[in-house]
Amino acid sequence: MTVPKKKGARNKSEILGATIELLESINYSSLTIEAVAARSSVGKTTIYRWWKHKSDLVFDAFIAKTETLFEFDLTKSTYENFVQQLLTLTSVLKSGIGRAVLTVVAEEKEIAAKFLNDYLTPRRVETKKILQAGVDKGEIQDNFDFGIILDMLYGPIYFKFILFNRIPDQAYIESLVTQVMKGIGLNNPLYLEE
Amino acid sequence: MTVPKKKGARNKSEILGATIELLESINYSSLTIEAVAARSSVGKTTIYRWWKHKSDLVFDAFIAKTETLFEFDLTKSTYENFVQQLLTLTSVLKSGIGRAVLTVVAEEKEIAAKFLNDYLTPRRVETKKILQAGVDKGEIQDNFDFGIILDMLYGPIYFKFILFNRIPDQAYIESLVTQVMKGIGLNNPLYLEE
Amino acid sequence: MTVPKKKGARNKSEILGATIELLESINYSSLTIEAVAARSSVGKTTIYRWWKHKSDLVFDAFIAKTETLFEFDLTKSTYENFVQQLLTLTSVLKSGIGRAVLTVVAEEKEIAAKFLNDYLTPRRVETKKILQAGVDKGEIQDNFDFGIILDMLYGPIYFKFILFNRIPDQAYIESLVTQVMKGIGLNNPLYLEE
Amino acid sequence: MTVPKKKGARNKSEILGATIELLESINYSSLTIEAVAARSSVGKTTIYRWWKHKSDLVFDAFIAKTETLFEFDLTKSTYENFVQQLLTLTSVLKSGIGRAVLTVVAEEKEIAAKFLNDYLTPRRVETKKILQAGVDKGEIQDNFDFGIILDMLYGPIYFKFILFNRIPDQAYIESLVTQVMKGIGLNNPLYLEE
DNA sequence: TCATAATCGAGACGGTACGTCCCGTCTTCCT
DNA sequence: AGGAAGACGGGACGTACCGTCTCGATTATGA
Repeated sequence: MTVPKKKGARNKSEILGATIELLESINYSSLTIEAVAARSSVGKTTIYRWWKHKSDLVFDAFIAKTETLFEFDLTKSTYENFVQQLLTLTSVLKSGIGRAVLTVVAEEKEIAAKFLNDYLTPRRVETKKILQAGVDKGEIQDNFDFGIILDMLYGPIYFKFILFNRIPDQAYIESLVTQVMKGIGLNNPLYLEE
Repeated sequence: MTVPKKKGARNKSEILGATIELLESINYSSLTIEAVAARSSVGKTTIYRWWKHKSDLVFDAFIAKTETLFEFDLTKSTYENFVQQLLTLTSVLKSGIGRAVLTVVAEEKEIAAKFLNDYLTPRRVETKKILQAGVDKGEIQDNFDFGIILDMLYGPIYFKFILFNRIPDQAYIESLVTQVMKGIGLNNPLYLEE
Repeated sequence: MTVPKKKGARNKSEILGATIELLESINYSSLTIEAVAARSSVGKTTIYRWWKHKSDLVFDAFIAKTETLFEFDLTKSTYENFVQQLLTLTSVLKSGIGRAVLTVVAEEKEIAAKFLNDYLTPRRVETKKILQAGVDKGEIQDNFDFGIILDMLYGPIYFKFILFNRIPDQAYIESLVTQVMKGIGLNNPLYLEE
Repeated sequence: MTVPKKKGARNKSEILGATIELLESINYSSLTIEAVAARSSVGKTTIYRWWKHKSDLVFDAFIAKTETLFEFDLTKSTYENFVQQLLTLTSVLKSGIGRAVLTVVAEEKEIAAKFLNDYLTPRRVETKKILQAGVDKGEIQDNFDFGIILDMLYGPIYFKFILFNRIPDQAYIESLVTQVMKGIGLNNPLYLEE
């Protein structure tokens, strides 16, 4: 049973929905507040009441769309978890709102900071647990910088997407994770010798 | 003796210069053609004669600024060459025009394609030579995907810059290159020493 | 003993008061219902309950302010009564609400009609009694159009006020009344000769 | 042969024309700059480039409409000239732009001052010549205040128009002029005949 | 050497969206 | 239950730039 929302909340989610929909067909800078207002049958004032800038609106729309994604399963192997995470990431990036939020983040440092704190860092904390679990299970070494490993995993995905305009496919992701794990895995010949 | 440029060429470089200067203090979307025209003492018409969109102008300004960078030295080690390359990259990103061009690339697929073809791919071809030289010198293995290795090197730099708003420092870069090379290195002295 | 007003009536006069006060410092078109509501500590709804338009509100405020003025004294001479009436008129016009109501009247025919019926005509009826008393006392002739004489007395006052932005002073008023009476007085040489 | 106007001037007169036309069917405060722009097929910017406020635009439109009116003929009698002048005035007031400009003048002191200096005073100077000619021809006395006489002639017209919403007809005007001249006339045939 | 054309700056132009103000209505919550 | 408080859809405001378009003034050449 859906709890009936108040007017305010209902409007808010309609506005975010309209934003997401519009961004499927146009890019961020072509998105106008007036179009969002029209599509969500709302006055411009209502939008400006809650979001000071277009970038805030887009950011919130992104959060609304992605808030339930990116869970992981500690019973699976480190490798499988990473592959799963990166696949989920590509599905997010694929959407119009995904590209839009990256555009904003690339341009506005304030939004970048918000994106980092509200979105990236919490997920990064969780993701480190995958690594830690891997260490605990004896799958991987423990003498490396977690941060750099994560950057080596996530960086290439964003890199391919933004600069190559290419959504990495499963094969790429598997190769990437494999390659990264070569550098930290216990089965790395380099270390097995030690 | 400086070769006297024709009016057209002189104007063109003044416009590109003005664009670069303006982007040091404002961001891409705040950059207006009118401001560029005013700062370079040129009519708007003159700018539109050569560049159809603001994004083209910014892209050309970026190319103008970076065309002489990114050479490398085959006599140095693979490791040193990569560190050098990534350091040069960070110095480019640091500038206003660097961030601006990334903003455009993140948003406009056409510019992203142009950036890829005119800028990234040529450099990538060159960079692969570093890897190949490393293989030839016996520093690294030869059974891996060059593309993924490059993504693991460059991806994290762009990733840190765009999403974390942080220019990686030398220490980070050295750790990164070291970590990547762990995945592809032979038991060469550099790594065996660890 | 002051009769305690009901809530409604108390609110009503506070709203009219706020309207009058605001119009001392701003002009009619800058007056907003929201400002009136704020100043009289009342919800906008309450104002709209009683007045359909801003113009109605201003009109009522004007009536409230002027309802006790403009009495005259039949024991004085015709001349003195007219001078007194015109002086009173100038004091009304001088106030912000005075100018405001004229603005409305100049623009909205409905308000002009209301102003005529509820305000001007009753006073005009009274004023004609001054003229009639003058005739009865033998001060002035009886063969003229009362309407035109009143227009010649009042018209110039409004005319000076609206078009010249000047409040006629006592000297002007005395000259005016004198000049008008020349045309109807028994002491008019033109008629004495008859 | 009509001299071809430049773009600027052509636009300007189209805008003034659109303003006049719109004011025939709506009142001043309902007139929007956007509607004027739309009707004259012009961008809002173009209107704002030349007129800072709506009131300035309306004032200029009024001037444009009336600049050729109000000439008089010294060979005719004082009486005839005045009747003619007042009839012309009523025809101006009758139009939408006439009422609109009075609305503005009633509300905005700056426009009132401009109206006075640019429009009323020049005409008043001319009109005084009618009076002076009357004195010279021996039709009227010379011992009165010209200003008050003019106020007694023009005031009632504006007064009737603004407050009674009534355009004085020829009969009214003739009565008015007759009555005013009674106060200043010599025993000339025109009046002795009565 | 000069007229004749090409080029360019300046900025007016029609237009779109901005972010704000206030309208008049509607909803919520407190007294 | 009534009213203040204020959210709401809406319309116009006045502004900033867009990309196009005249318009002279300035070059710059080739007759």
